[in-house]
Amino acid sequence: MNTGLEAAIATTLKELYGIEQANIDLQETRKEFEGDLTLVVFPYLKVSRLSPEATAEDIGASLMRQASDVSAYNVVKGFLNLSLSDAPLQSAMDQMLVDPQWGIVPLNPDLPAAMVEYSSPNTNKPLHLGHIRNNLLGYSVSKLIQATGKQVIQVQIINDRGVHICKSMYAWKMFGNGETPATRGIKGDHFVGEYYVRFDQLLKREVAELMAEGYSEVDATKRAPCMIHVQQMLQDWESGNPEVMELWNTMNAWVYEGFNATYDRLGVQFDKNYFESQTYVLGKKDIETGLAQGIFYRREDGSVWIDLTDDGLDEKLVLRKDGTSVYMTQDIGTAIQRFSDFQMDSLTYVVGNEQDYHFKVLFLILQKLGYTWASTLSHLSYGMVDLPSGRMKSREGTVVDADDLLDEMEAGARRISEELGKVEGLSLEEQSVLYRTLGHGALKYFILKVDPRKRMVFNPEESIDFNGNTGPFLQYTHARICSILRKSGHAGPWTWEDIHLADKEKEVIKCLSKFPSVVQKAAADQNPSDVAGFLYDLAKIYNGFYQVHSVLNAETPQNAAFRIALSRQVAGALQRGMALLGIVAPERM
RNA sequence: GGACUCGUAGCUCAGCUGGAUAGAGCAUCGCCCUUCUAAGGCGACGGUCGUAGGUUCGAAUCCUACCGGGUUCACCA
Repeated sequence: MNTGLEAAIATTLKELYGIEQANIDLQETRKEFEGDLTLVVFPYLKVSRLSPEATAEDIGASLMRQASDVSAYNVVKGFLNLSLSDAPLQSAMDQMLVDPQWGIVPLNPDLPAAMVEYSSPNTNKPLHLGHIRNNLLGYSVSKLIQATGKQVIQVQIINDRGVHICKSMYAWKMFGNGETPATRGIKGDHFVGEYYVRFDQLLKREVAELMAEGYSEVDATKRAPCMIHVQQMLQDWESGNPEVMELWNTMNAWVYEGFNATYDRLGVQFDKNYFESQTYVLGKKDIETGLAQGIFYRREDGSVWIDLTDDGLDEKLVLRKDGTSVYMTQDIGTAIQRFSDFQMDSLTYVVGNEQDYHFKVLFLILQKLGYTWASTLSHLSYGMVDLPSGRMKSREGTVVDADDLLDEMEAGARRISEELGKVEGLSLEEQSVLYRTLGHGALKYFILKVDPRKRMVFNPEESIDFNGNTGPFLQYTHARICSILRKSGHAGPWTWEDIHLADKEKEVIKCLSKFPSVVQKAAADQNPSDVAGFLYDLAKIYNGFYQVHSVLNAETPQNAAFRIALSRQVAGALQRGMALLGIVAPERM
């Protein structure tokens, strides 16, 4: 909205002081001062050889002559406050009115696609609050990238093999007596998770017994009968033992059914699943290639390493001495696989910040291997969700289960809606849709409004709020506008000649006009919290307007028509913005 | 110990490419529904921006040191 103004300022600075490449610090005027935009003039004092006030005065007077958008100015110390005429606001609004998807760049099939990996669950236990943050971030970042016109391929990698998986398999074999999620009447992921816990309890007992016989804890763990069975099971799995494979398939299928139910509730979906049982063999030949190129080196014992000490990192193992692969090997292979599977120009990993080092190393290795796309890899490193007491610990039973939390959110939405008497006239079906919309909206906003990179605290004792800076606040603002629009009937025509913009109206347009740039910046920074913050500001400013100006009973019919149009734009921006966060904007609540 | 990261109101968070008197929400205490949905609006209360230096006309923001939290440095994934 101020690009023309910046050009005018540059011209002025050149004329007055001969500054060629001026650094223009133009910011929004703080609300305690008169004006819309403020130019900080301190940087020009050395050239102007005048006091801050005199310099600001000169620039202001010159701008009044040259820039038609500037209607007035005042000077406070070294700050030149400029008041804008209505023209830039009017043209900003004109732009929104002609574009129903204003703020979102439509899909451009000519642009290369982007890939986003997120979720990445283990198939031995259900999803928890940490996965929820991961899923919401991955989904939202995907939507943000789509809002730049790119196609997005959403993928997850499922950790479906390994010792931890065999543990729940072994426990089920021992204690299951053939029961299934169906016979127990619980979700498959929870069902399998219970057996994982059962195994842990069994292991603890066996370790305790062995330690009583004098073994150290490490030795006891190695010698525990159940661990020996599990190691054997893993070997049987790797050699394709039919019985083990069948059990593995059966139990994983239970888990997937459970995961899919949770994904459905969260509204996330994936275009392709990568399974570790398939990808864990990848990467070995790439290590061989790199070995030939001298990027890796082989030690005497046969293991293969890369020396990253020149890059300030350590030496890293990429292949064990027995030739089997490690986590890094797989990730190298999987990345290469993905770029051959799909035409894409970037790959974003949504993974917790505990793995910062891993990804630093991974990206560096891929770069050294000479892949040009290595520079487009990024790690959206998000902070853990902590409890007030610290980290969630499954052993202490403090993990917040994803399904339980969603249930609680829906129940909370129900309780509040009923208390406020908002459900009259809604069918049971409509009610349950509403509770889901509001409960999930509250949870999603609660998580996404926080800077992803920072760790955040969640207190399960205090339920997530529905008042103040919350999802339901945005939803409420949207619903209230929809109510107005339903009652507005056929608004007549209006033109700018009919309208004298009130301050509150200017504020709304000013805020609204930032929407497209906020979305683009949030996409570039992979930061949904920017969108959340914007939506909150917008809703707050609109509510301030709503409080003092009547839309439907405006002073003139033209004014009413204008305010209806303005309200519709706000509702549209709220709806599209919330959609970027995976939040549904209800039409009534 | 090395590396990375965080420290802002009682609590949860904004602000960080340097700019004016550091902002929200929750909580606490008031006020506003015969007018478009009060899940709303307005006000009060609440801060030596971890500490100490430095750079600068100007520092919550940049630099250094220290203090305090977290993560990570596996032939686990």
